[in-house]
Amino acid sequence: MARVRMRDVAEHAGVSVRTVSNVVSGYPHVSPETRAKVQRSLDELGYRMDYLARGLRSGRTGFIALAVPFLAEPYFAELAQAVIRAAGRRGITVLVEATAGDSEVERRILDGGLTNVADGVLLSALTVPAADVGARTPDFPLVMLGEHSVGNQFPRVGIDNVAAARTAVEHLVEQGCRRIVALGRNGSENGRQRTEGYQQAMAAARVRRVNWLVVPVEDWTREQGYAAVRELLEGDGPLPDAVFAFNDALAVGALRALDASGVRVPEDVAVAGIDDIQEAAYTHPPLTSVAPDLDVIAERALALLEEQTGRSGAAREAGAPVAAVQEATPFRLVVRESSRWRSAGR
Amino acid sequence: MARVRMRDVAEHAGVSVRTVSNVVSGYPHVSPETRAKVQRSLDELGYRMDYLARGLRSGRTGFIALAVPFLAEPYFAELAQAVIRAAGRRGITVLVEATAGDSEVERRILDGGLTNVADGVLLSALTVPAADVGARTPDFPLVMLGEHSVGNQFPRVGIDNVAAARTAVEHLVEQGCRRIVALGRNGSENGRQRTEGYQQAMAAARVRRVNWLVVPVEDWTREQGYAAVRELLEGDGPLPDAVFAFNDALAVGALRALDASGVRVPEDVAVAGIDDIQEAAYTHPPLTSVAPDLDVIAERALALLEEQTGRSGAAREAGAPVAAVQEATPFRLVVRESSRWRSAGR
DNA sequence: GTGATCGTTTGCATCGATGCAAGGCCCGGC
DNA sequence: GCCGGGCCTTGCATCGATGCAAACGATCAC
Repeated sequence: MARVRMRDVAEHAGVSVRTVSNVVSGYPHVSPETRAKVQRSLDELGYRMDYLARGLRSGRTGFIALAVPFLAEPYFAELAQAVIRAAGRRGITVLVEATAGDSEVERRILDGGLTNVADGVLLSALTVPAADVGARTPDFPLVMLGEHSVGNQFPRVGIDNVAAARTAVEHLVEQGCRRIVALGRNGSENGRQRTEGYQQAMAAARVRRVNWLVVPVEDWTREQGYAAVRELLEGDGPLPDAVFAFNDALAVGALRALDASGVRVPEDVAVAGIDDIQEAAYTHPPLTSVAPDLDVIAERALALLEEQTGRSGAAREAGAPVAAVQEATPFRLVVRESSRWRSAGR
Repeated sequence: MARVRMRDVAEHAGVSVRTVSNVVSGYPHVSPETRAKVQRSLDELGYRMDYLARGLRSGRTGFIALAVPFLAEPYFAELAQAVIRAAGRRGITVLVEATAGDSEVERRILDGGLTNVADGVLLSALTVPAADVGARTPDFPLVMLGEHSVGNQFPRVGIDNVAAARTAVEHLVEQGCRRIVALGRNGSENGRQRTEGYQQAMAAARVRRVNWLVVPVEDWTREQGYAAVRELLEGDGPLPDAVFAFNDALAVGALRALDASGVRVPEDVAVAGIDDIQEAAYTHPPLTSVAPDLDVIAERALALLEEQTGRSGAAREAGAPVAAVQEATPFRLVVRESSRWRSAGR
């Protein structure tokens, strides 16, 4: 059984190919009888659109690309899930690409490596794209997720990193913590901003400088969180009374390291993270975390893409430079055991 | 700057479009000078293939589709990552679809809903496809991942579920456990097989029937694992001395429930799972698990797809019925704290 | 009754690449 | 010197759908 094309349907229904196309695409000026007749043939023959052909002709494919560093990182997996769900509601299919945090790959994407197949690109970049690439305006719809671009020249959707970090640290301070370690500074812009949020909260709480400590890591992974805290515990500095991890993966690693060293959480050290990945509710003890609303992020990102598509859209032309909207999405603090210091009866 | 097409490159290089195509696709009979000249124009103009156009003409798109129930489930996220990596090595792009475990969606996929855009489909189905669909031979390359299809009529790659479950339970028995709960039976074929592996191991160890217990769940999630164990602990039956969870998500939920109830692991109850998700190394205590080799699964699945592509391939014709290879991939038991019963000094 | 308007349907060209097979060229063999 | 064959290169048709605009008949206003 070969493929069923519009031509086959047209013959079967006794109308022209164009009319079939009109029915399929929901063109309004089709008589009810014709529509019904065509619909019957459509069903009977089991017609399915060839998206490639349509994409070639119309310039729209119905795909968007989502590029994340590592799909296996829970945060990105959950983000991808939210994007796929939101896209599904709009009849859009998502092409997921894993950049492995390779800036070369990210550059290729920014350079348009996916534009033929995707109507737009959602990029969740780890490394900040090189400035020379960043300087150009891409000739296709692009929205950054979470990470700011150089000079903020691309639209971006995500939580306010500074505020999110500040919220977490303020909470730790409220629990009575003073010597709070910020875990996770690295080369990324997000790392810089979360560091700044930490500093703002520490300053606002008038915590003495001697108690400030920012610990660098390479990646925001469980391994790195584990290793960094392990090292911290083995050092001869005074123990912290809280760890603020820049994301939950780091926090999970930190929890494991503390557990392995017999340090009690939250009695000895409180812990908080950012992302509120599903895993966070199942750690020992359950992890306090700042929860971004992934559904909102996905929805807003798609809306911004569509806005751009409307302009540069089908013609595949570079439209007027898109205002680089920086959209901050809501987040909330989810308090769990890992930071219930006083209530833990210290 | 509009798109650069082959025609533009051809004009720039002073050759025909066909010759450009020959250079791009690596056709061998092109003179070195011509090749160099075309290559220069290619680079200079920044040509990028339009995969849609090629796909339309040649019938091959360079995409494969990967359908998993939930991308946010760690196992599937890690599997997807492995598939994307393996596909990348072959120059193939992966289209990830989330079926949400909806058998209707899975049926649509089996029915060919993705064939236009994808050269082949990797389906990791949760629900067993309805028999009427399963009875047909699909007219496109398809490989099942992990889950058996009805009657095994599709090629399938994955671990031997019975053996994997048996291995885990045998290990628990070796640790001295007898009253071992199997956690996770549900409607799935995988659930059935893992139950069977459990039963085989229990029988082989001559464990008295009174100690056998299979606990059903709806999904293999942390939530369900938590709820099921919670209920078990609140019941009036004798406590188990081990929990064998059908996957790690369930195990994580079980660990949390045990922790919350003050049951010590592994001193009071040993726990083991299947999948060896990254999270497993960071639970409290670290989780013993059966680790499938995802890279092998991904590689073999792609190889099987390519075999089928070779036959039904470009012509989009239904080839000879493909032998429904059932390929069992290697796995190994990773022993961690959660099951080190004796060594824990009970 | 006639021309304008609207709703419905159609034919043709086209998107950008590749399949196919022919055509030109150069070489060596007889 | 002519012919066969291999190596390069090319032109044309084509994949399956949609953009465009014309054609058609029916309805409407004057």
